[in-house]
Amino acid sequence: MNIYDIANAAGVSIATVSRVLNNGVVGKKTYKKVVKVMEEMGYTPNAFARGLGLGTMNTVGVVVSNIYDLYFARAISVLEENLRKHGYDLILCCAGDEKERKKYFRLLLAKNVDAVILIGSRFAKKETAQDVAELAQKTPVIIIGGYIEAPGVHGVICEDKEAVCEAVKTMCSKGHKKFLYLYDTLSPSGQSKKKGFFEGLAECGIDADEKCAIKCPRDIDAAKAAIEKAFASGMEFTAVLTSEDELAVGALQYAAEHGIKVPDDLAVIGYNNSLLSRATNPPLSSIDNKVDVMSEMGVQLLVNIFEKRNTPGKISVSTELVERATT
Amino acid sequence: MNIYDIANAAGVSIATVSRVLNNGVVGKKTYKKVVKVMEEMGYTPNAFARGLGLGTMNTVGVVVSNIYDLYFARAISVLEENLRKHGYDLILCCAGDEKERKKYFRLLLAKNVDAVILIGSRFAKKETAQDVAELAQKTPVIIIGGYIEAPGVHGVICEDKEAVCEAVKTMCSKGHKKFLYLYDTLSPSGQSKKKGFFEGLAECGIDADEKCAIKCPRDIDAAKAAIEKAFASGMEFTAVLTSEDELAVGALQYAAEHGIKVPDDLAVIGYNNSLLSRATNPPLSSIDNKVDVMSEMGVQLLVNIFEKRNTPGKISVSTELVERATT
DNA sequence: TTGTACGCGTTATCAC
DNA sequence: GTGATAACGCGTACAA
Repeated sequence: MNIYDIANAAGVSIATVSRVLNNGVVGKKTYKKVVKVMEEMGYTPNAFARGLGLGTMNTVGVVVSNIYDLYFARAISVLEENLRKHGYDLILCCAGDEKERKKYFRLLLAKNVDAVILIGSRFAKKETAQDVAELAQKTPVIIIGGYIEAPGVHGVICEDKEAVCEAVKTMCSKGHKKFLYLYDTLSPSGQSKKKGFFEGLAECGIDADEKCAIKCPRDIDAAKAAIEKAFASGMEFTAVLTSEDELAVGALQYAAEHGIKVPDDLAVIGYNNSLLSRATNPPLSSIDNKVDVMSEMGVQLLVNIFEKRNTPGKISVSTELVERATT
Repeated sequence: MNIYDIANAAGVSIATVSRVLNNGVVGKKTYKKVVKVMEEMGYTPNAFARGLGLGTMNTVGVVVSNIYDLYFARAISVLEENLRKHGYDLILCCAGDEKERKKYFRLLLAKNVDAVILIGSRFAKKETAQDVAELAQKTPVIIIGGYIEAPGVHGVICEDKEAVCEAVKTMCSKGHKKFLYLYDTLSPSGQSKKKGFFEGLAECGIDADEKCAIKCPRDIDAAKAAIEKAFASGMEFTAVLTSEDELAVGALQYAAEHGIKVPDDLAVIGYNNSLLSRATNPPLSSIDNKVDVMSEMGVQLLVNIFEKRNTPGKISVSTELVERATT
């Protein structure tokens, strides 16, 4: 069943049916008749033909490294909800390894998506910004959690540096003098966090030794091992900050296994304020970087772009330290 | 740039270009020439026109209640990977409230998706099976974690009942005699789990009191409160099984706060073997219901259907009890 | 206010 | 092995 059938049944032309469908100017009587016929026959316009005519199927591609990361899952959830609110579908791409991402860019472009949303600051690395810039020449690009200065690229970032810096200062004001920072990646946001850590130390007048920042894989056990090694090497610290809740969980587990009292002997602050932060014992204090707000703003940027309104290249969202029982 | 431009530039007809694109029979020389022209001009076929001609854009709709549930996120991740492997894109629908799902079914049908995958046994409730059955009349439907007997509906289920039953028996063989079961929902799989709990008790010759199964919202604090209430009401139990890892986390937190030793005084088994099970202290024993295998099998079913091969209506996947430090 | 006619890019069918 | 042409279903100038 197509638009011709409806036109015939309603005794009008296909143009009129089309106008009814697309809120064009139609006589009231004709409008009602056509609507009635469409309902009776259970007519749905063919999406492909519609896409061909309009040059869009109202679809947005979303690229993320992986989705069973709670942080990204939350982002996608909010993106989906908000995109749908504006009538857009979401095509999901789990890119995994970064080297694969160009393949997904091509895939999405071939599908004629209306825009591409990239989740994670890893998409904002300077070394590989070229891919994203190229993509942005062909379709609007929004980065959630990062930004690249290039035509067509828009970004929503959060104040990672300030967040960690503030957290350090908060702990310092509680009497902590020896800090350890555990991080998993030096993605752009990872760098900001680390920088914030040392800035915090500096502002508190604490000697900033590079050894206070330890890199380890994003894994609970790996974090546990890193803490163990730090203690074994003679380091002293009473407060641990991490770039990820998972790493903080490792720290907590180490403390529990070695009878270190949290938060009295060791304070711990995670990052992301994920579900994990409420699952640990004691519940983990964590920096909430407001991924849901970032995602919401991202869609807002996109809608602005679609409506050809003036759109800022970069938006910044502030964070919040959620204190639970580990500080 | 369209297929005509390529045809002109290569000095052939559009039919030949099309054949080159679709691995049709083309002379070797002509083939090379056309490919070269396409590469030089950077030609990509228009996806909408292609969809119009073929009646498909190789897209599968996936409906899930929410995605920041670790369990569902894992499912989606595996689905995406496997669908893509077979050349299909995934349109994500987070349906949230169940009442909304019909809207998403319509949306996906309007987009002419090649199939719809439903994640979660909530889509297999008898009371609302009608919606799904109707959907299946228009497009193939795969349910991950559930099954409905209706034309066009296929399901991958896991042996929830057997899993919980076995878990009870395992604990019984370790000397436990008093059990508590904490559950959040009586979705079809929720019912199976509960049934398995009581079957396990029966097989161990333990009196099955309905009060041993307590319902509570899916929330860590709610679970903690439920355990507290159970103890307060004079119930005795040395082993807690839950329908969800989150509930088990609540039990662990209650134990920690009240000096109850795990697993000596209280054994705890969760369900789903999610990331949470490794984040708790002590790490949580949990039943792995193999959501990744189920998802993989789901895509396999779909591929079978697309290739018009004979396809079973229902597939069953076995589970595994992953013992960590709470048993 | 309504209708006609054409274009969109592709594939399938036939004829050569 | 290749070419011409008719669908596919809809949107939209333009004409009436």
